[in-house]
Amino acid sequence: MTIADPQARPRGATLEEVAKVAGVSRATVSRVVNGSPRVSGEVRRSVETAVTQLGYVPNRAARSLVTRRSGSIAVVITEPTGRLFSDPFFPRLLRGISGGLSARDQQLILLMPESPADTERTATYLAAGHVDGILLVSLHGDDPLPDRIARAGIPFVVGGRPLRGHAASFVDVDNRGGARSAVEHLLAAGRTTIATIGGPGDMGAGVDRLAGYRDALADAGLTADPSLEIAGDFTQGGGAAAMEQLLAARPDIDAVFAASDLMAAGAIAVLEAAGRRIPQDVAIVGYDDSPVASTTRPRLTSVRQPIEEMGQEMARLLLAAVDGSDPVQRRVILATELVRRASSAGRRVP
Amino acid sequence: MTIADPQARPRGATLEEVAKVAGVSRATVSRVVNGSPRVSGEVRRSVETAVTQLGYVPNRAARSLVTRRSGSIAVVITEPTGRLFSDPFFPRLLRGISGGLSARDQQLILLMPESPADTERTATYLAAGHVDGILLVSLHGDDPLPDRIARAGIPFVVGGRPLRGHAASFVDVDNRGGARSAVEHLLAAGRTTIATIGGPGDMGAGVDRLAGYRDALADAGLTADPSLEIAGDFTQGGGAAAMEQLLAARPDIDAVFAASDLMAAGAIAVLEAAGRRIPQDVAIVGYDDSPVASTTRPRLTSVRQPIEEMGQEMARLLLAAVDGSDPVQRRVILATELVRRASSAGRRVP
DNA sequence: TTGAAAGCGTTACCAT
DNA sequence: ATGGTAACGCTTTCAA
Repeated sequence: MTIADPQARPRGATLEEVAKVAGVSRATVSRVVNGSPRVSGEVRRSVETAVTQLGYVPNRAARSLVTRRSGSIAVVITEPTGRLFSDPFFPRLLRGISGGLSARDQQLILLMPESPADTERTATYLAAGHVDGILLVSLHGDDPLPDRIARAGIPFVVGGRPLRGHAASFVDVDNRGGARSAVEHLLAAGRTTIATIGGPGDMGAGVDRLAGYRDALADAGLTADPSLEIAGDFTQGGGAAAMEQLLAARPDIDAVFAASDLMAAGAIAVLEAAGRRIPQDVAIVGYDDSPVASTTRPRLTSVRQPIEEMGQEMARLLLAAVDGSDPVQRRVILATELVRRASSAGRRVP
Repeated sequence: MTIADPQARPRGATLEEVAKVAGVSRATVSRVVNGSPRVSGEVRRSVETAVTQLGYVPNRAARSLVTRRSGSIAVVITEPTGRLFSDPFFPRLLRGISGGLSARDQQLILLMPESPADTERTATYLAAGHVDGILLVSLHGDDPLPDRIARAGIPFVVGGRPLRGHAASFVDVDNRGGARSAVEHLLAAGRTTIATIGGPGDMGAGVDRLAGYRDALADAGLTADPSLEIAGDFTQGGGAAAMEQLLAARPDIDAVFAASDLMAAGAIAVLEAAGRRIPQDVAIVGYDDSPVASTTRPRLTSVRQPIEEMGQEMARLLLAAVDGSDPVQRRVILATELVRRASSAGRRVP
């Protein structure tokens, strides 16, 4: 008489069964499965035979229960609906993370809290220690997650520089340097009145790209002008709205640096509607080098970022922290590259 | 003297501890936590107090071990690198799935096998019963996963019609109907020589959109012409290459139906380079209504699909199957909608 | 090098 | 309605 199976789902072989087939004890099978050196070659072989014969796969739940390790890594993406839908950033990053994790067969658990209530549940879940480590992506300034999981003592790595000074490890692309190179490029082309459509002020990427813009102007001996700076939300619609405002306030601009390609695309549409020629009247540079950069007319000069590499590096850092082999705070900044296209070509006729 | 903690990670309160604080047995606490009706209101309250006081969160591993349920759902995305990077389809779908799952606090586990070896590992992992159910996305014809997990008896739902007749539940958008409506729209505008750049021949979306294209032609009394049909890979580059071939073979075409917006964007670039005016000389319709549809010049008429809804529906179906409450095969087809823009506007002058 | 046995935190059955 | 207790499958001392 066997105990009723709650869900009557086929259950795989257990350690016990493998042990019986191999004629050894459970402990020995466990050692073989976990690659312990304290097993004789002969016994190891017979156990391995039994394992393949029975198609044995360790039960993760049982293992987790005793090791206190879940074998999984959480990726938390907290993004206001809308951006996730249009931005290729996330699939690329996930691909990188997945690649960085695959060597160690940790499972990737994806959490996408949509509401503050969701975030609360997510925080509880994470703080309860259900994952071995956490990757925080697209963090906004007021997110309670970093504090919560830091207090719970779970290792985590942030993607993008966190704005508030959490003593956390993070991986970022060189937003400031990338923005600077974009604006330097515009200056070198003879542009003098360069506006910027920035990212959200509560995100590292937004703040840093604005700083890079100002850096380049300062180096050229120009002073920052608030009427040339406006914040967007990384979306195409946001870019268009920002461009309308800019144009109304400063009809004399001859160049725009947009902190995302989508915003640049929105700006282009508005500029054309206003009768400005690109790049003759107004030059424009975007950010991300996303696929849209090749579809705009004219094609868009943009700052390319190594997103997959960023994901991979995040995974690497986190695994090191989880292993306890590298408890140190690490900050990794990956270089960007300016891709020149038609939208910023030619020299302006003064 | 306590037993050494393998990772010295803070461990949360256990059922036992809650029981002690509340002055009841473990069994009773378990009942309260799991919402059993067989507890008196008074006891329930005192247990709840103890739970919040101790910040108790159930240990999933322990629970899984006895219930044989993991509390997690896997999403497997098998996509040749390249498409995932540019297609907003995946984030949208994930968002929908995540939303559909959130009501039931199942964890979403994301698997993105990149190589055949990865796929093999993934199959083993899934077949071992580590998840309660599986969502298969972007399946290609030769994928071994459906057979493997069907044999293992794990419930699964496919996103997009599977090509080989797996007796599986699936959710799809009405690719055939969507394509048909796109081509009917072109016919209504007076176009007579309509080419198509299709999707991959090993994917349901590719096959069905081609079928819809042929449906519309047949209804109009036109016969399918192989020289007007060419297969693409859903990418912009693929669309451009396909358009080159089409133009070389049939310089007389006056309309193109592309099975993705990205391919349409590639086609537009090639057409313009060849000196064709859009839509005067050649009208063009895309598929997906993705953000690029608004950035092309002229803006792209396209078929809009309810992707988030598709994800949500997949989650709903899977949860029903996991509960055993709906073991029936279900096929859900979601309607599409044609969004008219400038790329197909105007009537052709004969 | 190998085995016996003690947990890990829960659930669910069987009494009470 | 509540409590005692036997699993669940695995890792890890401790002995041999």
